[in-house]
Amino acid sequence: MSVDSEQLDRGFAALGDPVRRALIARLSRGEATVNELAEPFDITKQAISRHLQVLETAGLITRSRDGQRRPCRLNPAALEALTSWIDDYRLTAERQFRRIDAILETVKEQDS
Amino acid sequence: MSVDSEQLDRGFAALGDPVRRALIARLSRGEATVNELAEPFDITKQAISRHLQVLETAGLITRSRDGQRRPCRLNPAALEALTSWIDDYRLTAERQFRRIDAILETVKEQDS
DNA sequence: GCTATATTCAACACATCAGTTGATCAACGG
DNA sequence: CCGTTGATCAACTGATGTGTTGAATATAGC
Repeated sequence: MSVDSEQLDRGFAALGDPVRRALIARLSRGEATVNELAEPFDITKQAISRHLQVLETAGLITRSRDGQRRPCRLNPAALEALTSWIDDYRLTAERQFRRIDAILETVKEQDS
Repeated sequence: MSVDSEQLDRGFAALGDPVRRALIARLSRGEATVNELAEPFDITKQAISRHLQVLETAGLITRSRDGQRRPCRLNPAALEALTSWIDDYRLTAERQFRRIDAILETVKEQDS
């Protein structure tokens, strides 16, 4: 299941902020409300609310409604889409390096 | 092998740009110089040069020297550090969800 | 209805980023 | 030497991001 470029933009950019990564770390242990999520941080709840909007736009979290609360939960599938993009190219690179090593090895043998 | 928060900031932020991801895609197939990398893009070589600096600062690529060329090659280990951060939390979340599903299942059985 | 709580919206300040152009530096080739 | 090529540096512009404060919205509970 592939993802378009803008989703990758938003997903990776979302992870490029320590506050948002901390929010993800917290949400990996279970859903939480904005207030609960904001509690450990020194910044305002409005700022946290915006970080959560960024995560939601990136598809990394989903939000439901429970009275006046807006509980957030992590979306593992979106995380998986990001790792699989990275892994594609990492594996290609590793294969490439092994191939080059093999060629160098061959050259060395012929040389001796 | 863990990575500090600033490295994650730089790494993920670096991937949050389509030009830089395209550079990584290209480099996964083998090393290349700035000129070669810039060729397919509509932006100036200076802009590409800066993107490469961003990737280098993030540790995602390394650069050597070959006369006046500065060949770039991908660093798979840095990519792996990013996927492993994501996977940690993705797996935690998936375990958490399975646990909750199991609890709901138990409740449903007791209810019937 | 009235007040408190949870969350978001709006407007602003400040920093960072991505791109440009023009100049500079370093190495290569005749 | 000297012109050319590969790459970077510097200064500037416009856009985007992160934070603030203060107001607004919506729901809960009496």
